Formats: sequence, C-alpha cells, structure tokens
Amino acid sequence: MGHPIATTRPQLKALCHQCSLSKLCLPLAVGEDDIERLEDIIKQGRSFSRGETIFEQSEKATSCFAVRGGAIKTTIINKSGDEQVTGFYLPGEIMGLDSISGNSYACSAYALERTSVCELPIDHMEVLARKLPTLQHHFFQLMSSEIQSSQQHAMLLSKNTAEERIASLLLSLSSRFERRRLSPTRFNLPMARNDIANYLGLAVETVSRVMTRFQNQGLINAKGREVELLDVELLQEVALTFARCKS
Amino acid sequence: MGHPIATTRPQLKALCHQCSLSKLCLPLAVGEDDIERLEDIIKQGRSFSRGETIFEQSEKATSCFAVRGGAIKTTIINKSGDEQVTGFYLPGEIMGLDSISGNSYACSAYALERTSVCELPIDHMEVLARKLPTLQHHFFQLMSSEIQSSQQHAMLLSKNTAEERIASLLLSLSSRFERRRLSPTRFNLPMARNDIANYLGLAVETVSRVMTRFQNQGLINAKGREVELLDVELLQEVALTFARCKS
DNA sequence: CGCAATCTTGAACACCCTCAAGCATGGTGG
DNA sequence: CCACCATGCTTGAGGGTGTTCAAGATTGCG
Repeated sequence: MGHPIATTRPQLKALCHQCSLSKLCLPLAVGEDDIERLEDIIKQGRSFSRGETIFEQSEKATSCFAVRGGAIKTTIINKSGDEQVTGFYLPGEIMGLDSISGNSYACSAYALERTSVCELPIDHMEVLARKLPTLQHHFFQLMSSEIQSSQQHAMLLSKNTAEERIASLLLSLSSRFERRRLSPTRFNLPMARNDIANYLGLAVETVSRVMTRFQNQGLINAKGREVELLDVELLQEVALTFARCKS
Repeated sequence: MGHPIATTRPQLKALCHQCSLSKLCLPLAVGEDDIERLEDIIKQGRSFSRGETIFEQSEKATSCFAVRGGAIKTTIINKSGDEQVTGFYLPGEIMGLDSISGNSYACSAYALERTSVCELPIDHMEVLARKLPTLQHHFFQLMSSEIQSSQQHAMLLSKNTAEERIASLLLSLSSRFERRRLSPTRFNLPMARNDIANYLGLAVETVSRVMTRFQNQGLINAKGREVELLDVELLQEVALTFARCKS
C-alpha cells in the first residue's frame, strides 16, 4: 500500500565521495572528477524499518538499490504460490540488478532490520554509463558476478547436504562482514531461521538441528541470532563436502 | 589442449543482417545502419563437433558466444571437485555472460552436438555498447534475464520434486524450440540423461524412472533422446507443484 | 560382431521433511 | 511491572522421496 519510494525524508542528493562504503559499492568505477555526476543521479536517504517493503515483485522497476546500512532479503513468489528467498544483501552490496530486464521487479525486497539504501534510477544510470566507460564496465562486472553467485547458489542447492549449505552460508556472511572491517567470527544474523531455511531449500527444523549439531561439535557458538564461529577451518571443510568425519 | 579459439576456418566477418537468428540473438538491439559496425566486431564461423570444448573454466575470458546451431552445455567444477551443469544453450541464445567479471571464464562450455557459434569479444563489445545506446541497453537486459533465469533454476532445485523439475525442463526446451519455429511437441534432446540429471540435481536413475513414469501416464513418448510431448497442459500442471493426482 | 557407453530397472538405505509438542523471546496492555 | 500471547526457535518420532549400489537392457560405433 502506498508507494514504497515515497518515504519519510525528501530525496537528498547522494554523497558518495564521503561514503564509507564507496570502495565496496562502486570501487574504482568512477574517477574523482566524475563522481559529482554520479551524485547528481543517485538518490540517498531512503530508510526502512524492519519488515518494510522496499519494492514489490511485478511493480514497475525504476531503480536498483545500494545498501547503506541494515540488511535486505529478496524473495520471489512462484506460480504455485509459495515464496522463495533468493538473496540477502548487506551494506555495500547492490540489489535489483535482476530487475533491469522486463520493466517490472523480478522479486520483492524487504528490510530485515532498520535499513537505509541509495537509489540508482536505472534509466539515468544507463545514460551515465555511456558517458563513463569505467562505470559501464563496472555495471557489467556487477551483473556478471550476480549471475555467478546465483549459479553458485543453485549448485549449493542441487548437490550439497544440509550441513554443507549452512556452513557455506555462515562462511559467506563471515567474509562479507570482514570486508566491512567487522569481526568475521562474531556477528548477528540479520535474518530469521525461517529465511535461512527458505534460502537454503531446507525446513526450519533442519536448520535448527544442524545449528545445534555444529554447536555440539564445537564449530560454532550460537544463541538465537548471535553467532560466533569457533573453528573456521573446520567449517570450511564441512562446506567442501567431505563431512564424512562424524566425531 | 591447444587454443579452443583457433579452429578450422579463418575468422569470417559475421553476417548478422542475413542471419535467420538475428531476431532472437540481438532483437532490436541495433538499427539497420549500425549493424555493420557490429559485424566488424563479431567473428563468425567457429564450429565444434560433439564433445569439443568451446572454452574452459579459469582460462582467460575474452569473449561471449552466440549459438548459431547445435547445442552447448556449461559446467562448473566446484572446490570439492565435482562437476555441475549450469545451463544448456540453444541457437539464438547467448552464453558466457557470467564470465565478464573476473577475467577468466566462470564455467566450461562443451558442444553437445555439432555446433557453430559467433564470437563476441568482450572488450570490443563494451566499446561499441558505449556508442550504441540500444546495444548497451540490450546487453543489460540480457544479463539481467540471465540472473533471473539462474534464480528460477535455483528455485526449481530448492523446492521442487523430481517430477516437477523434469517437467519444467521439458517445457522449457519445448518453448525454446517453438521460438525457433520448430515443433514444440516433438524434438530430440540434445543432452544425455546424465547431463539432465546433473543439471536438475538428481541421480541419473531418478531421471530415467520419472521419464518412464511420465510415459506410462501418457504425458510423453520418449525413446532415448527422441521426445514427444503428448499432454502439454498436464505437464504444466505437474511442473506447478500439485502433482498430487496420481492416476 | 563385440565392446563401451548410455539407459533402464530393482531393492535397501539415508537424509530430510512433516507433524506435533515444548520452550524461549519479546512486545503489549492491564 | 508482570502476565499474557504471538512469534520464533528447538527437539523428538515417523515416514516419504530420492540416492546408492548392483545388475541387466539397449544403443551406437569401431
């Protein structure tokens, strides 16, 4: 209900050059001189509280979004009516690249906690990309890696056991926290068990069971959404399939 | 062994304007006037026989490929060493968009039958895309839909039963044959059961069993790689989950 | 013709799901 | 402030779908 776009604050011009995430979000994409032209286009300052909708599937797609703070999940509703979580997006990451084709958003996006984003209007970005070769290149790169990670995810779902999937997710989150200079071994999960289960193609109960199993094996320390990775090496082993060694 | 690029024929300049697939491959992307500039860049005429490698994972990525004839499978080798089929590509489709980021090919590509492709050098395409807005736009669209289809595939793998997965694949192939004005109900599978199983995250035996089950239910008629879809409507029902109705 | 690869079929087992119930957590209102 | 309820998380038991292992049938190709 209501335009998800028209929220609290007026649309501030972005301040990419002083954003702490600029190195993650648009690394090297734009030279010092051109960054102003980028800032003219990007709208900053949208903020969403937990559970709020950022955009909804099949609504007209106008923008991609860069996550500034918080966390986002994207979901698809398939024809048989059930929801599939297709991704989690953390600060510095760009979301909505799947929606450039076809005019309407290919997925819905929800804030998992208090979240702020920068809005990248697609048509303006395309125009600018033509003028700034490095920006165009960067966009191609971003989209290409989005394809890759989506394929990796498909692979995870098709070949791996519950333990492998969960270990992989924990490690992925870990390295994404590390990129932001946060602790790679101690963090809060931004999403519910339910979302994890859905994203990994498992039942909630299975996620729960595996988490406690990991805990009993001394791999992690988890209480609710707080997680501490105790043995990253072993977790990596688990993620790489030969989890045959049951202690 | 040897450069997969350096094959039989010398590199002919492409003749997109008289290619029967141009409407699928680069629809509306380029105006009449500009198509020459595209033809200057695209190299045509590479041909591969069954089983040959078009490119290999982690080899330096130079080009995307448009399939002219035949069929291609792409695979990823993951860290634990086993192979995952990530996609099948038929004439009119473009392959290798996942390899634009990171310099090296993200997957390997193999000809499933006698196959010919047009080569799209990535760097040249980027330059041209800057000059031709519609081409840039088209590339963004292509990559975006690649993300989408890859997500759809992940969804298929995470939520659906063996029957649903196989029905989906058959229907996907069917509609892709139809686009090319071939029979949507009667065609040859370009890939082995093994590839299907791998692509769908199943065991070969399961694929076999489901195919014969479909046959017994009068949904299809299959003998080896020859397939005839007898009841497309029902197949669609099966693909959409409520396959509870066992006759 | 014969071998190799591919495909099919069968039986037993494993993994994960479903169903069901109990347990924590947190926000709300009395 | 605490009781209360809703929501989310955990734990247990049983059953189903697909895998694995094994063997046989079919196809294709030298």
